[in-house]
This record gives sequence, C-alpha cells and structure tokens, in this order.
Amino acid sequence: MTISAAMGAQRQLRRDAAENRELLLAAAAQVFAEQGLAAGVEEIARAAGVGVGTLYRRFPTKEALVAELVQDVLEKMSALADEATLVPSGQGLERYLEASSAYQAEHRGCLPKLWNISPDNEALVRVRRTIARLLAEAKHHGQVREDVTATDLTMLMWSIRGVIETTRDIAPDAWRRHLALLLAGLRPSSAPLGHRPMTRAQVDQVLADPS
Amino acid sequence: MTISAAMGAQRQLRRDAAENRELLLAAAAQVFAEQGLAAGVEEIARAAGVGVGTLYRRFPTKEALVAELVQDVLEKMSALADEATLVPSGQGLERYLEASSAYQAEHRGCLPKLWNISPDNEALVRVRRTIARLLAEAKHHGQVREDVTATDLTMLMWSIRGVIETTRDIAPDAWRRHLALLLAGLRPSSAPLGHRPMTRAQVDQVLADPS
Amino acid sequence: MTISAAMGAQRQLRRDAAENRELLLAAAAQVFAEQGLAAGVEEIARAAGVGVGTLYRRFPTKEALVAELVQDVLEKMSALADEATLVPSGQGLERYLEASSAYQAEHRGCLPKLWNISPDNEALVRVRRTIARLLAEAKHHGQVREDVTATDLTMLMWSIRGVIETTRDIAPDAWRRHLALLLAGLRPSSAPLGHRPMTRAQVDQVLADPS
Amino acid sequence: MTISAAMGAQRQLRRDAAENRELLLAAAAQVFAEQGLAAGVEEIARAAGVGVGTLYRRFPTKEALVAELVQDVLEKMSALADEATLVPSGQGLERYLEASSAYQAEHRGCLPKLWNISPDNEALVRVRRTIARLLAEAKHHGQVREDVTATDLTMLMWSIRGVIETTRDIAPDAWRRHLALLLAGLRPSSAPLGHRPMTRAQVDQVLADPS
DNA sequence: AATGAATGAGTGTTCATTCAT
DNA sequence: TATGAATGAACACTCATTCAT
Repeated sequence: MTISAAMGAQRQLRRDAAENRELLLAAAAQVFAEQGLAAGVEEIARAAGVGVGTLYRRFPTKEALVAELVQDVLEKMSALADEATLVPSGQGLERYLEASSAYQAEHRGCLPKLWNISPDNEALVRVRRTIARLLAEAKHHGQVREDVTATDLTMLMWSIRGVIETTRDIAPDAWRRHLALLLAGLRPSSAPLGHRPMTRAQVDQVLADPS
Repeated sequence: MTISAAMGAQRQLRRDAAENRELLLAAAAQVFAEQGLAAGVEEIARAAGVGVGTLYRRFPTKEALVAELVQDVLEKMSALADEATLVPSGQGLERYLEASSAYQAEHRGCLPKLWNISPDNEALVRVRRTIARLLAEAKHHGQVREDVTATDLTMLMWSIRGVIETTRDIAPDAWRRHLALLLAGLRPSSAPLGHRPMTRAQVDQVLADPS
Repeated sequence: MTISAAMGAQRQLRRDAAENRELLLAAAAQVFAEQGLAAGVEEIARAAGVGVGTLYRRFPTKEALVAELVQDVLEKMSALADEATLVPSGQGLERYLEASSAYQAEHRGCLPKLWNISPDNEALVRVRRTIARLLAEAKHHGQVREDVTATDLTMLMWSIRGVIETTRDIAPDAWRRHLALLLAGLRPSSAPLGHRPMTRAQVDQVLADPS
Repeated sequence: MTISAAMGAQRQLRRDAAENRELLLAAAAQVFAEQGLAAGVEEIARAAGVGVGTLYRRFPTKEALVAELVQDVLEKMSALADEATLVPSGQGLERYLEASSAYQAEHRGCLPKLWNISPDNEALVRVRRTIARLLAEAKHHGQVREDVTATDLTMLMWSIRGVIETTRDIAPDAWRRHLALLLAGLRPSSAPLGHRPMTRAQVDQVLADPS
C-alpha cells in the first residue's frame, strides 16, 4: 500500500468519522425528542446506524453527547438572534423570541439540560451580546418597557422552555399563547415591575449548576 | 390489659403508622426536590429513617407515592386559592398566584409535571372552580384583560414552575421577578393576545400524560 | 384478680393457643393447596384470622409449619393403612394405595416436601410396618407378585405424588388411571422385574435429604 | 483487513455468542437441577462464568430461558423417539421410555413441569406422533395391552419424572425399577384398567398451565 | 399472648460503559 | 476503526422474620 493510498484511507476515515459524528448528533436529537433524555444509548446508536462502540468513540459519555447537542442549540440560537437584528423598528427582539421558542419546540428533549453551560462558552457570549442589542433597540423604539433587563429575557426563555416541555406532546404550539402573554408583559407601562431582576452572576451560576 | 389501654395501644400503632406515612412523604418531597424524580426508593426510605419495606407497606408503588405527593400539593393549592377569595378588589388572583408560586418554590421538584392527575380529581376540580372565580372577579375589577382564560393561568403556573426549577438553588426568589412580568402581561390592554388559548381538554391531557 | 381467675385466664390462653395452632395448620393446608408452597406467610395468617406474629409464636419458621403439615399427612396415612388392614382377601394394600392417593390429591401443596422426615419418625415407622403387613398379605393371597418390595411401594407413592402434582388442577382424578396401571404392574407375572429394588437405607436417605 | 478476515471476525463473534448461549443453557440446567427453578439468575450467570447482563442479552426473561431449556429437552425426546422407531418387534416403545427417562435422570430438574409448552409446539407434535406410532407397533406385536392410550404414556413419564426428582441424589437409577413395574403394568392382560385415561385436551391444559 | 408494622436481603431486570474481536 | 457482546451496579419491588406495642 502506498503512502498516498494510506493517507487517502486516513482522509476517508476522517470523513467517515465526521459523518458519524453528525449522524449521531442528529439521531440523538430525534430520539431524545421522541422519548426524552431517558432514551438509551443503544437506541441512539441504532437510529444512527452505528454500534454503541462508535458512539463512545465520538463522545466520551452520554452526558457529553447531550452537552454537544446543547451546544448545537446554542449555536442555532445565536444564528437566529443574528437574523433578528435585520428586522427593523425594534421588533427584532420579538422575532428572536418567537423563532428561538419555535426552534426549541421542535428540538425538545435535550433542552431540560440547557444548563451545564460554562458562562465562558463562546456561543453563549455571542448570543447574549446580540440579545442585548435587540433589547436596546426594542427599548429605543418604545416596544419594550425600560426596566426590562437581559436577565429577564433569560428567565423568560426558561419559562417558555417549561411550557414547551409540559405541553409539547398534546398542544405543540401552546407556547405561542404563553409568549403572547409575556410580550404583553414586556410592553411599556407606568407601573414598575414588582421585584428586582436576577443578576448576571446569578444567571451564570444557574447555567453552570450541574444539579 | 383494659379495653381502653388496648385501644390506646391501637391508637398508638395507628399514630406511628400515620407518622411514618408523613415522614415518608416529607422525605420523598425533599429527595425528589434534590435529585429529581429519578431518585431511588432506597434513598427516600433512608431519608425517612425507615427500610424500603416500610415504604412499600405505605405505598404500593413508587408511582403511588409520587401521586400522593401531587395530591398533597393540589390540596394545598386548593386551600391557598380559597384563602385568596377573601382578598378584596379583584386582587385575589394575584395573591393566589404569588402564594402558590411561593409554595412551589419551597417544595420544588416533588412534581416535575404535576403528574398523572385524573381530570376528575376532586381537589383539581375544586381549585379550578376557585381560580375561575378569582379570574372572573379580577376581570370584573378591571385588574385583568378580558381575553385571559383559565387555561392561560394553568400555563402560567407551568411557566413559573419551570423558572423555579431552574433558578431555585441560586436565586430562590427569582421567580418573583418573572411573576411580576406575567402580571404585567395580564393587565388590560387593547391589543389582543396573539394566539388562541389552550382548551381545557388539552390541559387535561397534559396532566394525564405520564411521559 | 384472684388466683383462680388468673389460672382461668391461663387455661383460656392455652386453649386459644391450641385452637390457633389447628387454625393455622388448616389455613396453611388450604392456602398451600390453592397456591403452592410459594404462598406467603401473611396469606396463611390472614386465612387463619390471626396476625403473622401469632403464626411465628406457634411455628419457629415457615419450614417448621410445612414440616408439621407433613407430619399430619403421615399420621393420616398411618390411619388409612390401619383401616386397610381390615379389608379381607389381601386386597387391603390396593385399598390403602387408593385411599392414601386420594388423600394426597385433596391435600396437595405440602406434598412436594414429603421428604425431610427423619427415618426415626414414629408415624413413619408405624405406617411402614403396616404397609409391610398389607404387602405380605397381598402376596399371600396371590394378589401381588412375589418380587415386589416395600421400597417399591414407597417409590410407587412418589410416582403417584408426581402425577397428582402435575395434573391436579386440570384433571383432579387422573391419578386413578395411573394407579390402575401401577396395580396392573403389581399383579403376579412369570417375568421378573428388570432392576433391583431400592434398599431401605436408600429410601431413608431420600427422606432425610433436605435438598 | 480483508473481507474474509472481517467475515472471520464476524463468525468468531457469532461463535462466541453461540458458545455463551450454550454455556448459559448448560449452567441453567445444572443450577436448576441442583436448586430447583427458584434458583436466582445471578447464580446461573456465575455458573456460566458470565455476568447477568449477558444472560439477559441472550434470553429476554428468566422464563424464556426456562422455556428454551424445555424446548431443548423436547427436541432431545423427539430424537430419542425417532431412534426408537428403528428397534424391531414392537420393542421400540420400551426403548424410548428407557432412553428418555435416562435422559431426564441426567438432566433432572431443569423442568419440574415440562413447563408452558404450547400444544402447537412443533417438537411436541412430532414426538407425540412418533410415540403414537411406537405405541401402535407395540400393541401390534402384543407387547402392550390394547387399552393403553398415548395420554397414559404422558402420565407415565410425569410419574417417572417424580421418581427421578425424588431419588436421583441418593439412588441415581432407582427409576429403572419403577419403570420395570410400569412396563409390567403395560403388558397385555384380560382385566381392564380401572379408570378412563386422560384426554388429549387435558394433557394440553396441564402442559400450558404456568402454575 | 397477640398484633401487624418494620426490616433488609433477595428477586428479576435495565443500561451506561468497556473491551475483545 | 467499528462493532456489539459483556459487564455489574443500580433499580423497583417482595417476603420470611423480628419486635415494639
């Protein structure tokens, strides 16, 4: 066997490896969405058309696979936030909230663990920065009351996640009603909100808490 | 031994049994709160200071224990709703939402889904009736917009539960901020909410769904 | 309380104790017959109308209760054998085999353990002596071939026990057909049986074997 | 790695798997023989030198393992019956009874009830058909009385099983004496047997009874 | 002496992870 | 490298036995 052939084989293997990785992530997303996080790894491997050994070659533990899935979701959120910045008149925030909620609703399952993210996670930092911009613009256009903070929006998304997890099987877009109520709550008002917002540090701690 | 002494002994035994029952429910609430519903029965028994056999003497299955816990919470909610009816000027609803959320925050986790309740459950029927009254009165006093339904309030509580579960360890009353936002959303407004509410049947299905 | 009253109470208790004993044995016989030896002690106590504690006061272990039941069966067998000696013309043996099989069929359940008897057990010694007499008389009247031994009869009863255990639920008197075949085998014949009989010592070992 | 090498590996894996399967069946047969069907799966796995997980990979439940054992015995019985058809002069039946009893004696206990067999089981149908032929031929050669039925032979084997279970540890071939007696009972005689035989339907019910 | 609540070792079964092939 | 067979700790649940009342 020649060197180039060996390298070709290597390259081939690398490509296969990458393919397997994507295959596994997609399979896991689907299986978790259908059966919840309690689904077995064997099931995921089968859905991906590989053996469990291959799964464990790509991801050291089931938890790591979930973390990867969460990372993917975060990247998607970041992309959605970026797209929302193109919406004019301060309505990007609303667009983002709707789009990211819809995405969560379609990819439920790994979401219970949307914690366990390091606060230094690059995608997290990015999406936060973008959301801060969307929020500022929304306030600037008078779409959102001045006393709303970025941490309020984080909490808002946790709240929608709770609704999605609870209702998805029976009423897949019930969350839209809840979002409508939340948006109504965000609108400008003379009455101040009745409690201080979470601090950024608290939010970071929540995300990092592995419980 | 006299009859009264015998009865005393009987009562004593019964009291012990009842004590153990309460002990087990309390232990289960705590352990589930700390570790989630996946916590083992052995752990719960240990926390209650009894053997697993005793747990199974009181509750035929783990699921039955959970159901009992849920029932207890429901009873408490019903009591809180009843108390809230005494608040004047249509502000009972707000009082109820705050009180029941605070109760959940203190007893978090026992009930990741407020699980497996029959729609015919008497306590559920009662609490729903009371909440409907609180809602009607709030509307009547102009505290709440006309297009809010009882199912919106159910969803609202699911959403608060999601926030509580996520934040409790780090920011035990962060949910108050979220509730403030929700209450702001409930206030009268000329703009209609952007999505139809869940139907009662859907809510019933969600509650009965064992997933 | 006077001494005589105390003694009266004592006597009362003694009578109750004996009553309870019989009650428990009867209950155990019935429950084992219905559900097999795997039936729980709680079930037996309930059938006897007492608590498990009382059962354990009378019998140190479940196994001891079974042993007592076995002893009762043995006593009954002995009585049946005695009655059979009154049958004329050497047909007492046949009578005994039929009667003891019928008794076993009605009291199945403890019988799987009709071993575990000490070879010195008085009732066992008695029934053996009587059966030996019945066998000798049957031979004397030409009802049974000469080369049949007492140990053959023991084995014969094990064989019937096996048939009873297997068929009782579906065909409660199928054993009668099997006994008819065995009796036909016992009839005189010029052809010798093809294998030496068990020794008495072997039978004793089988009975004493706790496996 | 070449395809043939890969297939070799595959075959190797499959052979190992099959080996483990046989190992487990043999271990189960032995453990059940020694301790009865109540023996734990852990014990069986240990006897086979594997973990419980492996046992459960091969057999979905303990019951399935037992069923497999029973099936194996049935297949063996069928083979023995087939061999016996080669014996001339109507003595094949006797040969079969001896051979199948000897087999049971060596594999005792695996099957306290020859358990849970569907009456449609192919091996059962086969062995029955062959035994019917052996019986007809035995009658034709005047070796067996005319009023003996196939169900009598089934009961006969249950009876031998009872004797084997009882005596095997102490007198491993005591059953031969019992079989001799049974064979004597099968010989032609003018006196009819004293009870009707079991029906085929009753036998089927006994086999299917899981008690 | 009688009760039945309490016990905990044991059961059959599952599943994340490892490792021989 | 990819496979899936093997592993064994963990799970929910049972039951013979003990012991406070």
